[in-house]
Amino acid sequence: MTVSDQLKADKRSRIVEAAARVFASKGYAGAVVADIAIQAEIGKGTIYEYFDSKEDLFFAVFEWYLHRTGSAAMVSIGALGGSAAERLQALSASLMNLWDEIRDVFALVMEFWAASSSSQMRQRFKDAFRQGYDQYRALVASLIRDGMQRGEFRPDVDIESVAAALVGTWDALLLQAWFDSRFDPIAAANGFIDVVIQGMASTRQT
Amino acid sequence: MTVSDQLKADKRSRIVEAAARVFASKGYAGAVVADIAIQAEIGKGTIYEYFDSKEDLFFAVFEWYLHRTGSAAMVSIGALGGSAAERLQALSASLMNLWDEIRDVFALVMEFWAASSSSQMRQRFKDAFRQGYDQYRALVASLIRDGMQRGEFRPDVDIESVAAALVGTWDALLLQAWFDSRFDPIAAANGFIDVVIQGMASTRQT
Amino acid sequence: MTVSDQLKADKRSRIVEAAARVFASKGYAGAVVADIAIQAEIGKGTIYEYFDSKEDLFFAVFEWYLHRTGSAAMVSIGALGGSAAERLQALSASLMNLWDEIRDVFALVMEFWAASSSSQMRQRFKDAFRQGYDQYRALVASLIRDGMQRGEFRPDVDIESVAAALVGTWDALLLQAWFDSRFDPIAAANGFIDVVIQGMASTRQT
Amino acid sequence: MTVSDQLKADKRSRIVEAAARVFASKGYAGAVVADIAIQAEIGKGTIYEYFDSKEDLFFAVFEWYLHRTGSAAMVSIGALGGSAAERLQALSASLMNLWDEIRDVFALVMEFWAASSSSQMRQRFKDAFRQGYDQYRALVASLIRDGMQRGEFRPDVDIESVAAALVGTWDALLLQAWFDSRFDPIAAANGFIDVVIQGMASTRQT
DNA sequence: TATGAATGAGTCTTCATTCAT
DNA sequence: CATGAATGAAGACTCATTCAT
Repeated sequence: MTVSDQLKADKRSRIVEAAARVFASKGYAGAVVADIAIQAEIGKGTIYEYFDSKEDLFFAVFEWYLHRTGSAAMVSIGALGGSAAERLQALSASLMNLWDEIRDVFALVMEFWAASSSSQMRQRFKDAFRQGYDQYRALVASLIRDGMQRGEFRPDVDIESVAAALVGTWDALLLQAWFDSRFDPIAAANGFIDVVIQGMASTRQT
Repeated sequence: MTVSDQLKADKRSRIVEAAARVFASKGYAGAVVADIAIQAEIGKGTIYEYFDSKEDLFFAVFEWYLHRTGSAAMVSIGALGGSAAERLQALSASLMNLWDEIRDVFALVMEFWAASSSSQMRQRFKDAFRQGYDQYRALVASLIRDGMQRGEFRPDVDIESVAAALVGTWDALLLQAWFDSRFDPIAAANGFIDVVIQGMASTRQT
Repeated sequence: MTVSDQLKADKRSRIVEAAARVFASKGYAGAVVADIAIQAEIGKGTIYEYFDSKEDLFFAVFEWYLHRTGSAAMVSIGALGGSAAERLQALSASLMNLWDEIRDVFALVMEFWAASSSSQMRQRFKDAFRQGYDQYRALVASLIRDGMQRGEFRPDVDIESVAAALVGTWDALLLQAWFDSRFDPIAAANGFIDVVIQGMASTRQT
Repeated sequence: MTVSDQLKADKRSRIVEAAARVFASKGYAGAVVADIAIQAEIGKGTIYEYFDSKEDLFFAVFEWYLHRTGSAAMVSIGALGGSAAERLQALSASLMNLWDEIRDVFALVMEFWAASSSSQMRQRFKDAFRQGYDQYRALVASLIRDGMQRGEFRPDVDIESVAAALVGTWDALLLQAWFDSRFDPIAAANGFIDVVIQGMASTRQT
């Protein structure tokens, strides 16, 4: 049982990863299920043993992607000790450091975004994104709030706004990197996070 | 001639605007040329008198969109006097104020992003986006540089990074608004731009 | 307009007749839309300009068949003068005479019957059949009733039963002819209708 | 061995009966082998231990059906004494009385008929049907011939025609009952057989 | 012997594009 | 110029059948 379950799970992820590659390079609509099967080195029909439809598979890729990047990011946060500012910097850095790892599947993110607008899968993705952003913003907000309670940050900072904006900034820097290979999102994030921290800092900061 | 050219241009933009609506609601792949023709109240074949292909039409919609939003944004900048900080705030505000106007075609942006990854139209869109972001960043950078020269902003601010990040932030706040109708991008941008300005400000700012 | 409507109707019936041939020889499930297109000498996609689906086309064939046979049969009845017995004989004969004409599409009838049981198209066909049989039985019943009123037939004959049975008999004789090419439905119908008429006749018949 | 053979036969008929249900409700083409396996509460592969193909299984269902109904009908005949007329009436009644029992698998009959036209299984079914009808007609014919020899029926009755027609009528009355649940095949058969008997009767009948 | 995971041939259907009118 | 009927390439999906366990 366990063995076969293991096999099944293995094959499932083989398919998901193959699909991720194909969706990333051709887009959702451009991807051909048969190609995914070839990439996964299985029969075309087998895909339908694991997923109800192409759309379903795409959503599975979405979840795979969330898990993959989400866990990478989260790890770096829990581990941290220092000041709120340091932790923000660390978070920023670790997110941007994902870039190299993510680069070749970043196209997926745009496909996910697009999927949230094409009426077919709209709600499913839109809901997931909303929830994801909610969590993300909440995480950053709590980091800032923490810094505020420690006296690192000024009390009049609009926490929610800053959290939302920072989350967005990280997303968008990767997007710019996607469009321009000469653009360095890590450097940009570093330079920027310092300004933001400075902007939130209690007056007596140097 | 001029009259007929005028007619031609009119019909062309009728098609583009109809296409924008359809692409926005169905996505590029989901949009059906015949639907666009119906929306534009013309014959299906007529579209091919004005555009070589569906892809071509999509690119025309892209250009139409850039023009539409770009001009709206740019206007607000040129007109401005005041301090660099004020101008940044004004820029931020005017961009976010586009939201209500853009909302119903914002799905297009995600389609454009996605198009920049589907190998078919990839380069065309990718190039356009790179160029667009370059200009955008340059604009913001020049604003900051200006503020630096006036002594408003500290000289050690990493101009390019902040410019890139701000441009990204605005994009991404709209994205979050797209996913969550309760999210207010205007408020978030306002709260955030203040922090950023504060962060760049020469020490003696209050 | 009229010309193009004419063309359209022509093409539609070209398709229906091609479909009738293919459905008759392969059965509904075994028929391939592409084959029908080839038979009709049109492009595969063209079929979908005229019919929403294979099922729809099949139903159109059904209607075509009903019309084709129905009208042939009805004609022979209206024209008749003689006694009720003569008219029954004539009806019987004219129905059976359809056999040669119908023979090569009779397989269709069985497909229609089967369609009335496969849950997919069930109701549509079942309703049509019920209605068709209702009309048929009513027709025969009125013929018998007429004979009864003229005093040709005994008053204690169960009109509805005889009508239903006769209608069924004709159907079933063709069915037997279908299974056995040596079986002569015309002769059988002739021999039988005489017995039935005899059985309904007022006692003083010779 | 005997025990295992018994088991084997049991499982075989479990499959056949499950198949009968599924074929009856979905039609031959619409039936899915996997569904049959589920109905039979066995593994999908097991079916292929007992039957070479779906078609084979379908034919087995056909034989099962013939056996099931055939034996039921035949029984009632052999047992009879009485006059030829009485025996015809009894046969008619017993066939029609099968209706309630058959009703829910009657769809199968239409599938069998249809199968005799789809080129794939055509001959196999067609032959079986021809043979079945031959036997049936012979049975009825012998009944009539018997009555003729006893002097019950007139000598000029066309035995073969009446036999064929009667056999057909019974079939067709069930068909009409299938299409219209309000139609009572038993009543119709009763009313009709009397007329037919009357029609064959020697003149001196009351 | 029984099983069900794997397979790929086979089909319906869609839709961008063409072109005769 | 404008049109929309015709087209066929392309692709998601189904399912009978096989075969390793």
